Amino acid sequence: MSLKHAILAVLSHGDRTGYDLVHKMDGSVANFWPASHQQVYLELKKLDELGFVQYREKEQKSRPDKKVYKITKTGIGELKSWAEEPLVIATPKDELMIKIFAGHLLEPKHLANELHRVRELHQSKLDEYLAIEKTRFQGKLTPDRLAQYLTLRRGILFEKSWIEWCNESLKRL
Amino acid sequence: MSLKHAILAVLSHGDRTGYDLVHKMDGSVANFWPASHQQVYLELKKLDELGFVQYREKEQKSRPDKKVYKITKTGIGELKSWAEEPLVIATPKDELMIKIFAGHLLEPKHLANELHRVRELHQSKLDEYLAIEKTRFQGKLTPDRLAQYLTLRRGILFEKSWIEWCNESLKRL
DNA sequence: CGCCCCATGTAAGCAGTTACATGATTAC
DNA sequence: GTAATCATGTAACTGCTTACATGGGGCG
Repeated sequence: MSLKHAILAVLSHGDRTGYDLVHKMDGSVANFWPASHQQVYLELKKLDELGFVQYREKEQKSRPDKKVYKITKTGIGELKSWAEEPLVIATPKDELMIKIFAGHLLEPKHLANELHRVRELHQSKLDEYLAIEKTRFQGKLTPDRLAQYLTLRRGILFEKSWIEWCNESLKRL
Repeated sequence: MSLKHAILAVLSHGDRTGYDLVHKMDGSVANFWPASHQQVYLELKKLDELGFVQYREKEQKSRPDKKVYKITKTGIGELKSWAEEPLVIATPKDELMIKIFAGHLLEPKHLANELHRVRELHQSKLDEYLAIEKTRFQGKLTPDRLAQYLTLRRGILFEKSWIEWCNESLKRL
């Protein structure tokens, strides 16, 4: 399971609340390991029981209290030994490809409209990533920032490959 | 859920046994919706109960008997109306990106070795796809074959984007 | 007055994985 | 003889989704 390790990886870059983990993650883990708030709070609880994280309650006036989570030494150890294991590549699931595979049953026009729409969605995601690259990853990077940048670059190349595929597919239809 | 529809999509291209669905799917659905044999047999059972597929038992000498599944008219209807719904893009889960995100905790050399290894895995997948393209998708294609070809092209562009990412990441490390 | 943001949780159910189970034939 | 291929299933468990639940503050 990887949500546990995704959370530990984020916490290795700095302390966060459950709410932060779910939301403020632009250009970060949310783009390659999405999770609902329910799932995140559940995993934080488990990680706490395992001793991989600790939290301190922080009272706030005019806002609900919150729990700020911090990764422990044991947590860092666990994350490191997990990250060192050789990766087994999992083929990603892709619903659109199933629809395309069934595309011979549909109106070509309907399919083309859908491809246009999907292309625009990927284009705006790409624009978003490029903006982050421009504003937040210029010049020399520390190892910590480089790790984050590499994941952003993956997002950029991924979105580009989608846009390219949409374009060539539209030509072939 | 999509495994049901993945199976229906394959059956819309021709009759198959459960065994076929799990195995002989090179350049097909297995590359974007992998499933274990247990899962496939279970879904076939459910699809049968729903009336979306039918099977005839086929006795074989010197081989175990098998069930050849065929999509029904109701099944085609279900597949079509599902495929016509606008797609909601799901961000794919990617374990490697979590490891990269935690990369600042690892030896740079270890990370580089891992990236080399991953690149080779994607390269061989790409070679496989390119071979299929060359041998099986030359010349003018029927709508049915075109649908299959587009999914293959997606695989090709996907693997290329991985190789490119590995190369640029290795330079940055 | 209603909607969005902040902030955290429980419970039921479904999709998918891992483990267990069987058995004949063919190829080396 | 032993490994791989063909062929189909059940049972237990885990990860994740969907639905339900609460409640104050700020903004228009």
